[in-house]
Amino acid sequence: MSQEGVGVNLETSLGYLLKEASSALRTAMEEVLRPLGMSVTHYSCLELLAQRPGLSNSELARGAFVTRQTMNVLLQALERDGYVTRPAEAPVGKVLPTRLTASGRRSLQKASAAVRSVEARMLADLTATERSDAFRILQSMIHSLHGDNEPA
Amino acid sequence: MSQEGVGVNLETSLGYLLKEASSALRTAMEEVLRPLGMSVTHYSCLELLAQRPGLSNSELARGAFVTRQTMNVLLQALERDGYVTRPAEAPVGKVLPTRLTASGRRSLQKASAAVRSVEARMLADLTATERSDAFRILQSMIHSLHGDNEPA
DNA sequence: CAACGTATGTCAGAATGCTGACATGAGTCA
DNA sequence: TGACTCATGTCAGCATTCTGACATACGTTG
Repeated sequence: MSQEGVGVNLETSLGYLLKEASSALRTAMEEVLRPLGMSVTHYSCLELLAQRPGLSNSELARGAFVTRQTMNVLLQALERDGYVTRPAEAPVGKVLPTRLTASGRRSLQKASAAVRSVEARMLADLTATERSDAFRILQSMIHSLHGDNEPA
Repeated sequence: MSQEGVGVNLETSLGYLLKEASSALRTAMEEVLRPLGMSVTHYSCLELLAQRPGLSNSELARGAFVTRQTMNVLLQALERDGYVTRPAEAPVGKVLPTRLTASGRRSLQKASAAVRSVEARMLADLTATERSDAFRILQSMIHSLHGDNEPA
């Protein structure tokens, strides 16, 4: 298990570290959500709907960082299992606003508490300053990656 | 778009922001690697081998944050296409040390340059201090998520 | 030495997410 | 009005990754 060697910029790469942190977060979330019979995307969808009722399939997809096709499959399962409802007819255009049912809200409560505890554990050793630094830095990274600063 | 926060407030959640940043990074990497006919995991594997020659399948899997089964599938493809080599017999135990071929090294060069440019873009608006802050903070998050501080 | 726990490589099947494609509805512009 | 562009919902097929399982090899412990 020696990792000596050749320059290893994996050890100093912020990109690699970001991926590692994200992977650790996802694994930790999966661990606490599995006993509740819920996947991370599953949870993300319900959480989005709790905070922004009436989101469409495409909006949910963007919020959960998956394609709208993937979200569509998930929504059909959630609808079949009674966690969300969508009108049979679109009130306007083709957009179907989705809402949580009482069952969905109940199911989300436990999951949300579990996820909050994971996030709290992640931030346990960070000061308030470090947390706000992290917030600002991550936002800058996202902004730059999206190319929002290329004017021409 | 009102966000009444009963659960995890997505607008202020560092977990959500971490996922967003990681997603943006992955998308940006996919964009530059696609013209080279290479996926992110594909690239990760080659980069790991370049920096730590002789890694085993399981070690590569841990380094790329996938299961060893997934990495095994990838390695078989890379071996078939002549990018890596593994001995037919394990020198010791069952561990098969993997190495890049000349072709694999060539293929990696372009990909590595492309990925470096993505990482540079991600960090473009950050000062040196912010970068070292990010490094330390991400490491703390990873450490805490892995539960390395729960002694009992 | 024998038993046990752990780590590895690998095969098979299932779950998950993606790309491609199509039809539909809304907005824009001439 | 008609043509064009764009976003949406959805179906189908494919790719990727995962979980489950098994045999094998090493280290430790009795």
